[in-house]
Amino acid sequence: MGRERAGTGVQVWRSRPTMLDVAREAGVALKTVSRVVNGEPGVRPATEERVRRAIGRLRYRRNDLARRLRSHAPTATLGLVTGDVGRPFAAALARGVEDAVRDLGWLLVMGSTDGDADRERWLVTALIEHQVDGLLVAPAGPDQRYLLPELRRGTPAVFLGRPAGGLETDTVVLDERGGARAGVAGVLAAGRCRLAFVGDASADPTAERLAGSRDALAGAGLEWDQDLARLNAVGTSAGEQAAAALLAAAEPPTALVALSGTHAPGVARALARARRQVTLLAFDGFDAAGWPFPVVVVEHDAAEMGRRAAELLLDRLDGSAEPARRVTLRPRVTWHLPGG
Amino acid sequence: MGRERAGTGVQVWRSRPTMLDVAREAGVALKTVSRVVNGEPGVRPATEERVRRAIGRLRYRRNDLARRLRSHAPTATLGLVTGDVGRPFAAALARGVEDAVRDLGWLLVMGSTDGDADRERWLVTALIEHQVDGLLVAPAGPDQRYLLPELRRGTPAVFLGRPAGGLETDTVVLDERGGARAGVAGVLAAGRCRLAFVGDASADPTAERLAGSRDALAGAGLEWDQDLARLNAVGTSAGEQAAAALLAAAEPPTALVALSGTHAPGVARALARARRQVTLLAFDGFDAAGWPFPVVVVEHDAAEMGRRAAELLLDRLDGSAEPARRVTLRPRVTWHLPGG
DNA sequence: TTGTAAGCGTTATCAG
DNA sequence: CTGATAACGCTTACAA
Repeated sequence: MGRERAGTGVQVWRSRPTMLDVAREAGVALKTVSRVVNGEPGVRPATEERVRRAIGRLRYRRNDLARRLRSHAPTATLGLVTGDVGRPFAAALARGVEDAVRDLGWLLVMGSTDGDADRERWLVTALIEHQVDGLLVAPAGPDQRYLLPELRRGTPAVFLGRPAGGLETDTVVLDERGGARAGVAGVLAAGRCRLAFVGDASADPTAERLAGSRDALAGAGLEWDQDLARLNAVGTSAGEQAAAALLAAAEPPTALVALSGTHAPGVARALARARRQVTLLAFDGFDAAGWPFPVVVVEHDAAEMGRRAAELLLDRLDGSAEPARRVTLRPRVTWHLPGG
Repeated sequence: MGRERAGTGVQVWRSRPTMLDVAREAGVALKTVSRVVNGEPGVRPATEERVRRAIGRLRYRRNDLARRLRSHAPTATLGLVTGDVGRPFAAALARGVEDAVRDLGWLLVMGSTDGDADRERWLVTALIEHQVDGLLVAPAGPDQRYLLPELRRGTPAVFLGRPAGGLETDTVVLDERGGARAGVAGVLAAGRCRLAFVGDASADPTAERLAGSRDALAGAGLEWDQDLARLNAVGTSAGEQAAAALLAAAEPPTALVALSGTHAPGVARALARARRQVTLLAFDGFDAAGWPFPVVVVEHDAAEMGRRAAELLLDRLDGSAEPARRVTLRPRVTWHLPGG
């Protein structure tokens, strides 16, 4: 059964051979094949050898579907839902998750939401139907209560970036406020006291970064100067224009803070064109190499985020029943000096 | 069955409810539940309603494993094996694959080889045991004949970056030689005739890029000048030093070609420090923004690569039996002028 | 319109 | 040590 010849004379299998095929080929019972395949004890070496030969001849491969259906074994897969797998941050995050489960022999199933709450829900549902053992979700929508029954049934979920809406789950978040605070404090400590800010106050982590910046300013005894803030720049080139205007002022800033990844390249370009030794403070994902002025980058380690999240998930799969935990990741502050 | 109470009084399911549970809850036969779940016709609206209510009460979710085991339905998953999911090129590629199968409702299972042939084989085997419907593989090892039985059994594979060793399969490759030819020809056309090369001849696509460069030089009637080539620079800083040396020569080049992504940042730094209006030609993955000299980037569209590969795979899954096809992707040449 | 029975390929149970 | 038989949760085929 399962084998036939194609017209060309090349042997082709219609369907994969099963344990029963192997058992017949080897002249043993099905269960003996199962024992050999799973490395269970209690098979005479000679018998095992016969079975192995039959497996080789038939090129048998165990059907995981059937195995898991019967044994209730975990699928050894984790589901990862992020905004866009193609973005470097998400990619590094995925890599971190992979590293965390690699030695266990687990695999990663992934999907992108593109910020669409419906797609998020579709993905999560599809992953659950695929029987993933756990979920890592960077939420797109505001409400994740649809996950509640799954959580209760024992499929754990860890949230990334921000907590689940309406749900108590383990969460790994980035400390945007603390990062901005540290970055700005560093710039101030380096003697640059006149800081200007470019960003879009309506975009997501901007408010936190602004708050952190003000913390640092206050800590240094400095006042917030509204004239040095351009917080309604939408898009990269708007950021560039805002930065250029700030630099052209009578009392130009000694440091510029680009509050988002969208604005940073524009601000940097404005600075490069102005040929001014003004320090640039930028956040995640800014390529600091090669600029002719000092650049301070505040960035999170995406791979670590993935690793930590995976560890929380594995801990739940090990049966941990603690209350929902929150891990806050502190960013790294790096200085890049021109010509360095 | 399957339900019990935890100590806290919160209702918890030990195992997921099955169609049988739903059938009992609704007072119908199991098959009727199956009909409702799968949208099969021939169920009276009132009955369907009863079943739906039971499904809602029990929060029933169909077990895909069991369904596919019995029906031999495809798993609606593709396996993707690349060198490192965390690298931007691989990430964009994954995104391209996702886009190609998204409307079909398919998912992506991924793994990184880190260039290790054993890991590649382990991943491919694991993916096959997970019953993925098709494989996309950027090969790490030199020999993929181990895949032959799977291909014969009807799990198609498409190779990425280079063809499978010892196997005839569909393949999507990048035209490194043509890309270099086009890039160098562009630089020459812009009037820069003295080109220097920095790279590591033993690294992978360097030979092809070098060949393309020589094509372009020959096409313009120029001779290859060995004095302008530094082809044994290992690592970024070695590239930086080599570039600095070239720029310090008596007759410095008017354009510098960084033959790999490793070398490009170093060469760019050397150029920036030399404050010279020398054109830089770089390849995939170089961030061209902000440099104070002209940058030409020759780059492939990773997402398109993924999309094309996925299309080839889907075509095979539709039953196509043509001989192995090869798709060659032409790169894009982009100019970035300083202050632009 | 609804239900019954068999079976997918494996593992679990228990008997020889 | 080895094997028969039931069961996993579902779909297929067929009956009522």
